[in-house]
Amino acid sequence: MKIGELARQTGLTTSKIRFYERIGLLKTVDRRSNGYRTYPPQAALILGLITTAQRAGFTLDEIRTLLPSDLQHWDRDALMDALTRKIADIEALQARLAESKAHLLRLVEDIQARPDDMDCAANAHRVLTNVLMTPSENLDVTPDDVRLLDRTDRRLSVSRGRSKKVVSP
Amino acid sequence: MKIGELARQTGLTTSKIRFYERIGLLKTVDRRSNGYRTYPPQAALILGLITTAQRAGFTLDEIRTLLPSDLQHWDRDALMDALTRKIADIEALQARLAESKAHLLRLVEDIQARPDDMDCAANAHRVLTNVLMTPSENLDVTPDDVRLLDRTDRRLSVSRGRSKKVVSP
DNA sequence: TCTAACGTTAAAGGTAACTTCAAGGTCAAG
DNA sequence: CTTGACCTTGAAGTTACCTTTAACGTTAGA
Repeated sequence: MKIGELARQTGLTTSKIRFYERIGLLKTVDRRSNGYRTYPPQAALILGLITTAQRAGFTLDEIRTLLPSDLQHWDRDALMDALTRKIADIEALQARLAESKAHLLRLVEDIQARPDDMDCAANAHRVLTNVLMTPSENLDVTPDDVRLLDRTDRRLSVSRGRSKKVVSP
Repeated sequence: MKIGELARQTGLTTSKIRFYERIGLLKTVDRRSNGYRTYPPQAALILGLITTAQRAGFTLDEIRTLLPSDLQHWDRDALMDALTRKIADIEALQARLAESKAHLLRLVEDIQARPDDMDCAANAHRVLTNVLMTPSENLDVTPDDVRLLDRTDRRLSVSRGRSKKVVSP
């Protein structure tokens, strides 16, 4: 199948598919005599795997090292290892998010709970002091959380562009 | 106080402080006759606020629009609005992470639960089919989740560099 | 035969939040 | 008067994941 067909099947853009090939992520591709790429049906499967893995928080780099050339022969140990680590990353992230959320909720309450006899400036000072009281000792999260975040991000941002820049025509 | 002193007080790098000034985030800065920046003690407070807000998932852009020039006079409505939205973002993200985690856990189990009489290739096929069965209809997360992710990310990645590139000396 | 749709490439652009670099100027101490 | 610590600037580099652009070749159908 040609690249357009593969794009239709997988819902990816042709540019993305070519990009994956360029970075060595998608190797099941041949060329016809005219230079056109041609893919086996399996390619759609592989692209599906890539997208799924990405959604689970893997970087394309991680995916590349994990994806075997032959879908029948995975490196089970490496795979399990990566999966386990990724789960731990998610858990750390969940903890961090819970903290952030709690912090924000506290802040909201704090702002609303202004004593009736206090003016805005004084209230601002009070809230401000409370906000900055947070010892910030709780930021020690592993960089793997970061990877996960990074990954999850881009993929979604494509889905709906609210901050699209308008280029002058 | 000079920039180095401010950097020491806040734990930020001087480049970061200059950067914040460049993008219009930190305006409380004057110049001495020699061109050196000079800051009021309040600057440390503002930088503290910026870092805190960033940790809570706000982009520098968001922070800029929310930060008043006078710390005594906040736009309470805009602030509450932003806080509420950010909390919602976090909740959406938590849901997504929970899903991702569940997905990964299912996968791990699935890999390990290979029937004794099944060979690796067949197992691979079985697992693969299961993985790709996920309808992927559950990706509809708002782009705000994305922002949050993006923000949370960078900040952390600075904290510990595991993938630091070694530059030839 | 023309046209529209499809394919090709390399290179550059975009995002967010910075850092790094080159090429200096300033200042206090010894 | 030199050394070293500190300050300045604008521009370019970094990361991950793509998209866009320009300039061009191929093919199927009317």
